[in-house]
Amino acid sequence: MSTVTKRKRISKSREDRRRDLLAAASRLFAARGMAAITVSDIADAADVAKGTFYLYFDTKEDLLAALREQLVEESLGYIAELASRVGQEDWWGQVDAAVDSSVGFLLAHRDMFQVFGREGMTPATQPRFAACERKLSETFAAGIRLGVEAGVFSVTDPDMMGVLLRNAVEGAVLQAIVVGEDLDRGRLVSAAKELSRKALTP
Amino acid sequence: MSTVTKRKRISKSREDRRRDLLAAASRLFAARGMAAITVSDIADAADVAKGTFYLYFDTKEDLLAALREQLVEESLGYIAELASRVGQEDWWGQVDAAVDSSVGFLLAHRDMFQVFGREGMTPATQPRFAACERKLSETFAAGIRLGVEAGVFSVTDPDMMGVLLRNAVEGAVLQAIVVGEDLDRGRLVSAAKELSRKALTP
Amino acid sequence: MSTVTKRKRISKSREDRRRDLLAAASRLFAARGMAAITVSDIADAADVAKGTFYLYFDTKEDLLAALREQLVEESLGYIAELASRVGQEDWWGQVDAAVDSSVGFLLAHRDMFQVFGREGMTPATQPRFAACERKLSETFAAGIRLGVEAGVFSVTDPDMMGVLLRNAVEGAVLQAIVVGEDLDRGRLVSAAKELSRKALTP
Amino acid sequence: MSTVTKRKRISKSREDRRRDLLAAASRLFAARGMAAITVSDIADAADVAKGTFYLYFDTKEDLLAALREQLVEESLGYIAELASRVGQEDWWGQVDAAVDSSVGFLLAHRDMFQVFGREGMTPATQPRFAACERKLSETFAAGIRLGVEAGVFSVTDPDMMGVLLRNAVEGAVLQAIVVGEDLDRGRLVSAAKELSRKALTP
DNA sequence: GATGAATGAGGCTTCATTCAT
DNA sequence: CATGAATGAAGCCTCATTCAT
Repeated sequence: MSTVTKRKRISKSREDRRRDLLAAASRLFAARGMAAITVSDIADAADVAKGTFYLYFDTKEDLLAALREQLVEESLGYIAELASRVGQEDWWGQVDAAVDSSVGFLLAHRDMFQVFGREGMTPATQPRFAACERKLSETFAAGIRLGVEAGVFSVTDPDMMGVLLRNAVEGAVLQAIVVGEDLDRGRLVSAAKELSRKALTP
Repeated sequence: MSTVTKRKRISKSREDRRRDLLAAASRLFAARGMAAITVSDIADAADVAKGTFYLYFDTKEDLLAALREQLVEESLGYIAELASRVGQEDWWGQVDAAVDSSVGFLLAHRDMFQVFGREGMTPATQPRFAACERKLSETFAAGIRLGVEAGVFSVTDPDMMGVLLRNAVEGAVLQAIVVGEDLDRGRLVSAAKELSRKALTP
Repeated sequence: MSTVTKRKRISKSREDRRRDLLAAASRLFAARGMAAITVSDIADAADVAKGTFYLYFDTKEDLLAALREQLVEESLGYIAELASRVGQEDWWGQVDAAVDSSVGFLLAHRDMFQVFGREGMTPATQPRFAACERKLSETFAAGIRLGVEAGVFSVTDPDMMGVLLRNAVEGAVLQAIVVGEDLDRGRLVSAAKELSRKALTP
Repeated sequence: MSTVTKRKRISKSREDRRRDLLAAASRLFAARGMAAITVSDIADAADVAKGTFYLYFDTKEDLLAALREQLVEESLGYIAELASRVGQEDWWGQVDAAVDSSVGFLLAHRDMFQVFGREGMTPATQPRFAACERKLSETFAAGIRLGVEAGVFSVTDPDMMGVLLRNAVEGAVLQAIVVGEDLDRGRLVSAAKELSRKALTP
C-alpha cells in the first residue's frame, strides 16, 4: 500500500488552464521567490501533472515571459487610462486622481509587482519593463507640462519631476508590499497628494 | 569538456582573496543576473580554482549573505553620517546635502544596488534590507520632524514624507542604473532638490 | 503549446487505417530515423489523432513488430518464388534471373530496408530477420548445389558462396539506398551477373 | 540503514577516463542497442558518476560522434594500409591479402560495426561513413583497375566489381557478427578468396 | 469508434559541493 | 593552502500511454 494518490483527469478550457497555471506561478513566485520554484511546484499548485505544464508553455522561461507580458499589458492599459484624463479642467483634481489610481493599481497587482519588482528584472528581462516605465514617466511628464503651459503648475524640469513623483509613490507602495508590512493606505495617499501638489505649486 | 588552462598558485592574504571573490561576484551578478552565475564563474573571474571558493565561503548562499552584509554595512555608515548632520543651523542646506549624498551613495554602489535592488530581495532575504530601509526612512523623518519643530519646515506627516522623498530619489537613480541609460546627474539632483524643498516648505 | 487544427472524423475500414499507419511510419522512419519519430508524428502523418493510434496497435513497439513482420512476410514470399525456379533447365539463365529479381525486390522495398537495414536490427529484434536471411542464403546455396550436382556449376563451398553472393548484391543495393545516391541499376545488374557467373563457372 | 554504496573517488588521466567511457558505451550499445542505453548506464559501466560523463562529453550525442569518429579514423587507417599494397608484383597474392586483412579488420572491430552497422547509420549520421565506404570501394576498384591494365585481371566494370566484392565480404562478416552465430572464419576466407580470384580471372 | 488533453515515468543535463592530490 | 576532477541530487523536458468526452 503506497501513499501515491492518482489525480482525477479533469479537462478545462485552454484559456482556463493557462490562467490557472499563471495564477499558481505568480502566487508561488511572490511567496517564495522565483529561484526557489520549480515547474513541478507550479504544476502541483495548479493541480495538474508536470507534463500538462508543457501543453501550455514551451518552457519555464516561456511562462515567465507570459507573466511579464501580462503585467506589461495591464500596465499599459492603466497608463492609457491615465493619459486619457490628462488636460481636463480640474488640474488639482487630476493630480489627486493620479495618486489615487496609481496606488490602487499597484495594490491590485501586488503579487506581480512583488515578483517582478525584484528578481524578474534581470538584465535579460528588463527591456520590456523599461519601455513600460518610460511610458509611464512620460505620461506623468506630459500632464505636468500641460499644466505648466496652462499656467496652473510651475516646475523647472517637468520630465524629471515626473520621474521623481512616480518613483516616490511607486517605491513607497512596493516597499510596503515587499516587506509585507501593513500599509496605512490612507496616510500614504494623503502624503503623496500633499507632495504632488506642493511639487507642482508655483 | 572545456579547455584546460593551468593557473599559477598565488597566495594572497585571506582578506584580499575574499575581497576578490566578492568583487568578482558582484560584478558578474550585476552584469548577467544572479540566476545565471555559477560558483565556477565566480571562481574563474576571481582567478582561483573552484575548490578555493569554498575555502573562503561555506556555500554560495554564504557569499550572497556577505555581499548583502557589505551593502547593509556601508548603508548604515552612510545613514549614520546623514544622521550626524541633522539639526544643524542651515536647514535648507541640509536638505540639499541629503539629496547630494544620497545620489552619490547610490551611484557609488551601483553594482550592488543593481544586484540587490532586483533579484537579491527574495522573500528569504529582505528582512536585513528592510531594517536598513526603515532606518534610512526614519533618519529622513527625524530630520524633517526637527525642522518642523524648529518652525522651518511644514509637513503634515513627516514619517510618510520621509518615505516618499527617499523613494523618489532612490527610485530615480536605481531605475537609471538598472535600465543602464545615461543618467543626467545634474538634472536629477536639481529636480530632487526642488522637490524636497517644495515638499518641506510651509 | 502548438497550434490547434481540427480533424474531420473519417471512418475507414480497420485494415485501411492500419495500413495507413504502417505506411506513414515506415515513410517517416526511413526519412528521419526511428529514434527521431514519435507516436504523435506517425498519427499526424496518417492524419488521425494520437489516441487512434492505440486502437490499431497496442504499443509503439507493436507497430515496429508489425512493420518487421510485413517485411519478413514479403521476403519469404520472394524467397519461395526464387526457390520455385531452382533446378530448371537453363542454369545460367536462372543465375541471371536471381540477380534481376534480387535487385528488383530490394528496390521495391527500399523504405523498409532503409529502416531495418539499420536501426531496426537491434539485438532484441534481429532473430526474426536472421531466420529470414538464413533461409535466403540457404535457397541460394541449394540452387548452387543442384547446379554443381548437375555438373554445370563448380564451387568448393556452395553454402558459403551463397552467403557471399547474396551479400554482394544486397550490400551494394542497400548501400546505394542508405546513402541516397543515384544507383545505376543497369551497371549494378550487369556486374552482379558477371560476378555470379564467374563464381559458379568451373 | 540504506543500500546506497558510495563510489570511491578515483582520478584518472583525461585520456584514460575518456577511453573508459567510450569503451563502456560501445560495449553496451553492441549488447543492447543504442536506443536502450542511457547516460546513466554508460556512467555506471565505466564506474563513474553520471555527472562525470559530462566532464568528458558535452552531450550524449557528442559521445556518439566520438565513437563514430573513432571507427572512421581506424577505417581510414586500414584503407590507407590497403592502398599502400596496391600494384605490387604478386597480383593474386594481393587479392588474398586484401581478403585476409578485410576479415581481420572487421572482426577486430566487431563491437563498433555491430553498433554502427545498424542504428548508428541514421539519416543524420551516415555522411561521414558514406565517405569512408566510398573511399574503401574506390581503393578496391583502383587495385582492380591496375591489375586490368597490367593484363593480369579482366573485369568489365572494375568500379562496380569493387563495390560488389567489398560488400560480399563485409556483409558476410557483419551478418555473422550481428546474428552472433559462430563464424567459421577459415571457410569464409577460403570462399571469399575463391570468389575474388574467379571474379578477376580473365 | 475517434479524439486529444492529461498523465507521469524517465531521460538528459547542470551545478553546488567534496576530497584526493 | 590550492586545485580541479569527481560526485549526485535535483531540475527541465519529452513522449508513450491512458481516458473522459
